Amino acid sequence: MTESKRPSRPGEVRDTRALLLVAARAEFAANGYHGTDTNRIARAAGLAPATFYRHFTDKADVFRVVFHEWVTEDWERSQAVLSKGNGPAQTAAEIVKRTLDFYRDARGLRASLRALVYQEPAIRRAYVEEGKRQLGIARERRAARGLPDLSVEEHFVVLCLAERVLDAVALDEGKELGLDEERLLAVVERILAGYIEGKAL
Amino acid sequence: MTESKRPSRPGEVRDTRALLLVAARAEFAANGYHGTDTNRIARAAGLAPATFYRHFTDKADVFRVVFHEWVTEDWERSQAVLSKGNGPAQTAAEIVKRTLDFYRDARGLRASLRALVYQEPAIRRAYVEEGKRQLGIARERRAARGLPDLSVEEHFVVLCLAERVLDAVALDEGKELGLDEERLLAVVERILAGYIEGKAL
Amino acid sequence: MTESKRPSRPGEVRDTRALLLVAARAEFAANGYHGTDTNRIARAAGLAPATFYRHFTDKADVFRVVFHEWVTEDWERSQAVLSKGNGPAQTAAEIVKRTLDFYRDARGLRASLRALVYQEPAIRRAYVEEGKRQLGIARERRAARGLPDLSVEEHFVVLCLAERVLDAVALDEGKELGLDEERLLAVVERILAGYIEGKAL
Amino acid sequence: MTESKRPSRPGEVRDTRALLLVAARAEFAANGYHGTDTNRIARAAGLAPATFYRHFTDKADVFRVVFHEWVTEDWERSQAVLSKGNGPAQTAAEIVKRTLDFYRDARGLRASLRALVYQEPAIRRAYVEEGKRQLGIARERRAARGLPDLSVEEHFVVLCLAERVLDAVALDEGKELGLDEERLLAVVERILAGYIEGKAL
DNA sequence: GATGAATGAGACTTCATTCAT
DNA sequence: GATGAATGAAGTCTCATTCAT
Repeated sequence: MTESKRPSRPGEVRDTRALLLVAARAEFAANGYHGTDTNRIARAAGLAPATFYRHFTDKADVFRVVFHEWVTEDWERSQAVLSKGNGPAQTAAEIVKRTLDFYRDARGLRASLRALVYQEPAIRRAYVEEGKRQLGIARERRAARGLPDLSVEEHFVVLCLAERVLDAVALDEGKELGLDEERLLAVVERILAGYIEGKAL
Repeated sequence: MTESKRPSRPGEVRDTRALLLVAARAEFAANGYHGTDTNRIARAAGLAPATFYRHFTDKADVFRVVFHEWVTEDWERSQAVLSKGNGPAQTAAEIVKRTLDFYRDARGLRASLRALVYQEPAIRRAYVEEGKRQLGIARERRAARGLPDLSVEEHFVVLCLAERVLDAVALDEGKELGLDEERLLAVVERILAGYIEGKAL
Repeated sequence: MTESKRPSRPGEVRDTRALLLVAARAEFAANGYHGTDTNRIARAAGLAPATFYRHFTDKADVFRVVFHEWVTEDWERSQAVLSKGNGPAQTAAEIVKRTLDFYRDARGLRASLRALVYQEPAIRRAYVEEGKRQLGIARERRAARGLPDLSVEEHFVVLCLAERVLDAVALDEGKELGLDEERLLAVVERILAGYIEGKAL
Repeated sequence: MTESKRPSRPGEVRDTRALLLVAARAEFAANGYHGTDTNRIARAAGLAPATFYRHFTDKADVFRVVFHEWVTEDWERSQAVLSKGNGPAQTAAEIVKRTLDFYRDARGLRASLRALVYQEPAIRRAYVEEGKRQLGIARERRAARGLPDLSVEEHFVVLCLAERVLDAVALDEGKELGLDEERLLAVVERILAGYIEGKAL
């Protein structure tokens, strides 16, 4: 009778929520924030519209969570690559490759991000939090490796550059501008490798 | 000084369109694309809802035009600064300053851009066209000054970096991350100055 | 006896749809297709505008369904009269009378029909389907009674005649032309009686 | 200076009006009443929107005039055929053929007619007037030929039948129902021939 | 008489969200 | 906790019509 305290079988709530998150991520990735509606998310998860609102306060709320999860995974992968301890060039190449895949899988999400950060306070807060976390980790890692610290601003600029260029590639902007994707990525890799080695831009 | 609330005299077409564009730019700048509606734009211009549709096919259409005008002005100002022939550092500083002002004045527009490029084919086309134009001009200018040409990809990366960081500053992202704005801009200025001198990243 | 103004209980779906159909039929009957708007239909049914769109894809869609139901009822009544097995004259008279009532109750619907068949593909399809069904039934019935079959074309012409004249009477066209309604109907009855007996026109 | 009293050259007004009527007829014929807008008519006539309203009080007004002209032409052609004094069968065949062409050229107009008669009082009046005129002429002609008069109601029914079936053929209803067009027209011709000879239905 | 830019009223439709079950 | 029918507020866009020139 120990289960009687939990309204339904253990894990159920989590499951429902997880279903919704998976569905939401897919929808956002494909159609962007404004191209997605909550009923659609629910239906894609095999649930009723109202169920959505049992787990998230509103549409911005799921986006926030999806974004958080997504960014965390992204970051963790990069960290994992860094931890392998390969040389800067190889590490950079690997990170670029993985990150690009990640961005490609989440085009709509990436594309919507800036607009939401601008207009949804809740998302803005989450976004800023994420950014702080990343900058913090980056600096710690650097310190741990005994590299001379760059100014936070320099860290930030490198991250911005990588983010922006990878977005451009993932959303085919580069291609449509007639740029060579390989070369574009090569530039990013080079800069990232330098960064990993401890050099500023 | 006529304040007719009735139809209009011939020759006012351009004025009306201009009024709408001014209003649209202000609305987009303040509320972003999704925070703005066409009736609102019309009203802000002192016109009736239907009047909007005499001048633009739809909301995406005005955005496209506003964006085009905005980007052109932005670019022209930078070109003007470059043409003054000051030293790289000073030129870079000036461009950064002016561009930042420009971005600040158009926050909502900038914030909406990526999402629209992703979802509105017409805007995507305009955006790509703009990009091509800019890259072309940048390279010509370089050639004219007898500098060794960088690969287009390198040009692009520098522009991306500047764009992304200035967006971050204009939208106060930097500030909220606890970054020092001066330093951030200094990094961008340094890179830009190098670029003007002909150096790659 | 519940008068909830809030959402609904399960099982009420059919009811809501039925409410909308009843309201739509009344509105179309009174104001014709172009004189009716979907919000009006919803309000007349005591529902919100959006509710309409949960049950029908658009205005043409309700019209299609209303028309289908209406035509089915009409046809069923005539079949019922035919099945009573009275003499041709009496049967024809009864059918004319009932059909006229039916047409009168649906003036706006009848009046809109042709224009919609011309311009709304979905309605055209429904209309043609209805027509095929009717012609089919008419011929079967004839065959069942051992009458020599007329060509489909002759069937069709008789139906056209009845339809057109009854429309004229129902919409008071006859009256305004100074025709005697009784006599007009008498002509139709005579032709119909002949048709029932198996004679061609 | 004799021209100074007339605002513009003689015949101009008529011409403008005529241009509008031609354009309107074409538009109505192609797109039906509700598929046509007055600005479009004006533009098709090479004129400005407001010019339309100098010549017609409103959209229903042009339709009325277009309908009147159209119906008059139609009727005159039939009268001309009748006046040739050929045998009933040939005459009927010729009338059917010509009328069908006429209906085909004016599909949208025919399709819109009933709905407008129902909803636009001005058009209703014109329509009824037309009908009276036709019935009157038909009876006169009969009297002139020494035929025994049918009741007006019978006249009317014959006209209704022909009208309805020719509409069905002109709008391809017959074809979509799988009917044989030739046969359909043959039925109408037969009835019309009988009518010309003086027989009732 | 012709113009044509402008209009206001309103139709159609969508979507985030709620609430009784 | 899940449901799903229902909602109301709103946004996009259209069209017959007007009026100063």
